[in-house]
Amino acid sequence: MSKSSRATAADVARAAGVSKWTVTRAFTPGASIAEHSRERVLQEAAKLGYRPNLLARSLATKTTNLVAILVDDFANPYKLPVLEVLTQALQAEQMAAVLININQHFDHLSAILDADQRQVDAVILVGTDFKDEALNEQALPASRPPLYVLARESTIAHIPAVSCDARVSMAEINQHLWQRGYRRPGFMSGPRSLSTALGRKQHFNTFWQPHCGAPVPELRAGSYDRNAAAQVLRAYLQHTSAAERIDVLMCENDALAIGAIETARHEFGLRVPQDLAIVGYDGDELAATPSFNLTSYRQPLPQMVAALIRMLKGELPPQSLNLPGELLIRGST
Amino acid sequence: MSKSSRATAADVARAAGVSKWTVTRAFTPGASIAEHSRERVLQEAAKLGYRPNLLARSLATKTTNLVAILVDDFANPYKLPVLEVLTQALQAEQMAAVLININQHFDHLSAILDADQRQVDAVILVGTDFKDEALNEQALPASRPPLYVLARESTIAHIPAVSCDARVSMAEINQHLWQRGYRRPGFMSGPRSLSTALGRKQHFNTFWQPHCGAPVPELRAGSYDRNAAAQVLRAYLQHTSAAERIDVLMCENDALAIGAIETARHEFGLRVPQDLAIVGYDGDELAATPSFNLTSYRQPLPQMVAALIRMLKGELPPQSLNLPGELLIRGST
DNA sequence: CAGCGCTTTGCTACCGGTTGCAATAGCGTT
DNA sequence: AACGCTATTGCAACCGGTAGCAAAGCGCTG
Repeated sequence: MSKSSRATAADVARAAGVSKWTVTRAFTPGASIAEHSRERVLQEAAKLGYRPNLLARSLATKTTNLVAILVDDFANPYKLPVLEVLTQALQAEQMAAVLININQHFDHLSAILDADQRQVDAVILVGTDFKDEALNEQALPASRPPLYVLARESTIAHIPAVSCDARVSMAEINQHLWQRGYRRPGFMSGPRSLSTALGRKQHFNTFWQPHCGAPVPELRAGSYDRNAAAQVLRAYLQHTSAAERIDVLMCENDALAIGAIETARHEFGLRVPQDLAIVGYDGDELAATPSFNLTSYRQPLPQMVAALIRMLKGELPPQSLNLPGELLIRGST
Repeated sequence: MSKSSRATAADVARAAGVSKWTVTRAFTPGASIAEHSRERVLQEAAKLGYRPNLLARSLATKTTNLVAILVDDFANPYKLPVLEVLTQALQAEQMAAVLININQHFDHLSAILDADQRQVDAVILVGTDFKDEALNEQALPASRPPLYVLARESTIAHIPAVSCDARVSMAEINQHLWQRGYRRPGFMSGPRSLSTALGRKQHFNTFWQPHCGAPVPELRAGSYDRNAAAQVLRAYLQHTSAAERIDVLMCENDALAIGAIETARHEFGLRVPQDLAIVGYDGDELAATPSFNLTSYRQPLPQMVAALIRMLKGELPPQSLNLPGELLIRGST
């Protein structure tokens, strides 16, 4: 072993007086090796500071234990708990996450190709605003790593999506709002991806449209960003007289809802919920603070991630899942 | 080429009628190769969907273009913009980030050893609460990947830290507070790591102690968490009569400041800044919203990350840097 | 003490690239 | 036509492991 570079299996083998294959076996759980030579190897390995080179191992085994996580939405604070839960769960399985930032310089396709070149075992799209057709394209290499979608529905048949059950959750929210006496609802939507259109908004409208007569007003923020929410609500309130306004605003997620509360309260002096009730979605911890006190719906993040991991490990066939969360009734409704 | 697995350089070579080394050259910028055979190779590669296997390349070149990012503080929303800027900058240099979650199950040492086994080119500690002695230990392998600290100072001589200049920034903040007429300051501290002790708190105290006579009261939150901030401020306000209270609270970062504002305002009915002024640190975008309207100090994140990247690329000798940011005066003072 | 079966060990080949050198080709000279 | 020079290409060896098989070791039986 040269001093400059790190010890290899061959170095340890020499020191322990065995062949390098025996060294490999000492580090392979369940391999056929005599207890005494195992100990001898581990002892020498510790002495030399040897730890198997995972790159070399991955090259030989064709599995890296690396998962690419694609995120395009760093303005949404809810991404943080998602990343926390996801990385922790992956690490518990000896895997690691490569965090890839999707933005105008680096689109989904580039990211997937790049991750593919790095031989990741899977790619997880974390609630990103992808255009479904972009992932349906032939541009994707045939042998690309398996794709999964987390915290968003997918309309692409062959891509499993694990998310919070939009039908059940929106039913709970709708029932709550109805009971509270709200009758003039509005919906604030985020990115205009196809997959979203089929989700929360649809279930919301399906319930209210018959009760309202008219179509439910939609406020399009265009992204999951507080400022975008502020902007679109500002425009709405400026152009709508108090008498004609909605009495409750369902926001596609908490980031939008927080932006909406800020604007309603500080720019228009509206009281929440008396003048305008607001509902979010995600169960972001920030929304629970007294300043916002936002009624929201908690996504079952641990369960969602656990299910996804089981699919990665092959313990569960890849499939789309819709898991139930929990309605969090707070002061904003 | 078998259909099941992806094309290799040898497959492309066969198709193009050259040797596999020529294929490698076609993908190596600046390699010695005839233009016509280069085109021929690229054409066949496109046809077969060949892209070089970065794992194999890394094994041979001993550089992975992977950087491990260690984060222990997912409760702090400011981590999100940090991750955003960092990943984008890395990706612009063809590198990628492995996000590693430090928690009670996975400490710094394990993370560094794990990253080392994956042969990352560097490890970046993103403002994590490490105990300096933990990284000074002999436990670290001699040939570990180079360590860097971002957005936190380091007292470890051989580990470069790129951060916001605490001396300059605190001087600006202190001057501002003095001019506004505050005379009874308090300081809320986060994790009790050594490195922090030398930073913001010290510069704050050095200024105020002489003016106050008594030592500056310290409220120890113990972590960068809104709830921890709420708890420690609650305890302080409960046990301190209005006459004896501080008139301005300097918080070690924005997450703490937001927790403090919430508690002061909603639990004790204090007006901010009339009854208690509050200052944060980081320049988190959330703190700018009307609800908080927090005076803070913006870290020069893009510059910090740019400098760090230059060190990674060897364009700049590894060194600790303290860069100036910008005081953001808002309504909380 | 040969024969048998099971555990343990060593070996060849391979994963998919890169490195550095040697061989070859192409072209202009004399 | 032979020669020399340079641009290009091919090759053996290597990066640090793993898979799967063959050989060796060992204890026991008959």
